[in-house]
Amino acid sequence: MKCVRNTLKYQTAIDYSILKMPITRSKSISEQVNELLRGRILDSTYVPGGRLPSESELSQEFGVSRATIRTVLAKLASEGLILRKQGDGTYVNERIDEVNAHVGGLWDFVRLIESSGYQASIESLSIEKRAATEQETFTLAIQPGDEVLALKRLFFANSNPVILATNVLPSNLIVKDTETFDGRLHIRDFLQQYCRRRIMYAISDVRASLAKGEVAGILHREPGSPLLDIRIAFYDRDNAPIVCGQSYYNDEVLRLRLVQTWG
Amino acid sequence: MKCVRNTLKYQTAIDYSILKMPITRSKSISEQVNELLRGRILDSTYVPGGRLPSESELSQEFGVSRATIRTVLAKLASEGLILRKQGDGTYVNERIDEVNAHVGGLWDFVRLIESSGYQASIESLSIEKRAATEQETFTLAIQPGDEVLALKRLFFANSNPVILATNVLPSNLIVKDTETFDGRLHIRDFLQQYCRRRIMYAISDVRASLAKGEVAGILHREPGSPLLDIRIAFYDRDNAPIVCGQSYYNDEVLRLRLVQTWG
DNA sequence: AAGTGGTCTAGACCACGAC
DNA sequence: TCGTGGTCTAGACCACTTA
Repeated sequence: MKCVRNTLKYQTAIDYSILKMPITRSKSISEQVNELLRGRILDSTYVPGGRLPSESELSQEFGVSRATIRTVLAKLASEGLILRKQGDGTYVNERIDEVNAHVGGLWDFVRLIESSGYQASIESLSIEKRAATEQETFTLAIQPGDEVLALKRLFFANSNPVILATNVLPSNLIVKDTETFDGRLHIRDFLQQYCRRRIMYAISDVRASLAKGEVAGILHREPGSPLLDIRIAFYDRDNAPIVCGQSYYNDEVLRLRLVQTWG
Repeated sequence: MKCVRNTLKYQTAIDYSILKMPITRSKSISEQVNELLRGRILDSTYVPGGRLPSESELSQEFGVSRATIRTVLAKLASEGLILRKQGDGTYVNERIDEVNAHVGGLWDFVRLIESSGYQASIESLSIEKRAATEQETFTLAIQPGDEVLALKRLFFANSNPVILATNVLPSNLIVKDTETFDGRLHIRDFLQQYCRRRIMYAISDVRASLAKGEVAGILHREPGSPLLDIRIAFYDRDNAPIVCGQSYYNDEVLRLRLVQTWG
């Protein structure tokens, strides 16, 4: 058994000064163990359907306590990547491809598209500052007439347009120039970088709707055909709404799939 | 501080012989602490938006270790009931009422309806044994012609029909007479009681569809109006598919609101 | 009977935020 | 600075499955 603890313990954050991101944290031991194990699962070092080493073996290999190993395995199990059987062992879920597309949440569209086997690309349709709509003043808890920044983006799966997403946030939250921002960024990371806000949770409203007019055209659907309509609101640590979004999701091409675990 | 540990420690399972459920387990300490804290949150003993006692205070009050308290609080946080702020404290999420399910958790339609503020009731439309369809032989990994049991149920919210759910499982899995089964049972519990199988996880596909014919009539929707179409497959500890289901969800009346947390 | 994962403890130290 | 939650440890014992 090789003890790799020295390489694990409180890895120094690299690029701290270069990236000028004061919130860069060094990776915790469990994060590193998580990435290692996740990597071995995804690249079939641990073969699908096969058994992982026991908790004690893993804790010895990595030189960490069994409790640390357990927190990592618990997370992987909650994502459906592994199955844990008391009295038996821990197994790699052989349905890994169905499951992997949806770890880390539903709303990371790039990841969702790519792990569904498509090439993902994004087209920024518009970035505009305008007065908030009535609906937006309500969900964002701002005043009528307050200025908001609206990002309208179109996601492609192998050059098929699949998701039309609009995100709206109050202009006054932006503390860093957005001229050069990366359109592929997840909203969560966008907020961290340009607004210095950390998102704690989101509430989504999933609905069925009918494609019509402009939206139908953009997503290449017949008017009147069904589309998923997902409204989302993100909240920060003070439970204040930061961003609201609306996405039309062409589920004819891209499946919206959820893995549910419990216990 | 009152130490209630004696009442918590390994509570004896009641009704063991009466219910004839051999798999009845005594509740673990953390399950009991979970129910206590969840109860205090839901009945506003801990007021919405207010702060909970600190971890050390809670561990003293219940006479359990801080680690135990932390596993419980982590679960409540993952469901969006509480917000945890490092360096500050733990707060009751004042937006609990807006949510009826969480990403990664099981969707219990009865609880979903009730937590949306409606009275839930269930009508069993049909229970029949028949040959499996082609689709079913595929998802359940059985042979063409194998017999399946199909349960068709209609869920009401305040006497409005909102969900039409069909669940299908291979007949040969049933090891106990189903004559007297309780139609309100969640499929998970049904399987535990009548098939002696424990479900480990489920994969759901959420799609938008159009109401048509019989379904439109049952759910009181105009033909051609949008409906959510949720397909689900349940897997047991051996990763074998046990049940597949299909639900039409009238999201005009009952919203599907999901909370998603990061940590 | 042996080995696995599941639960729980007591205690140490770190990171962060409010004061 | 102090108290909060966040991370990690070492070790005990329980519950379950398999051989």
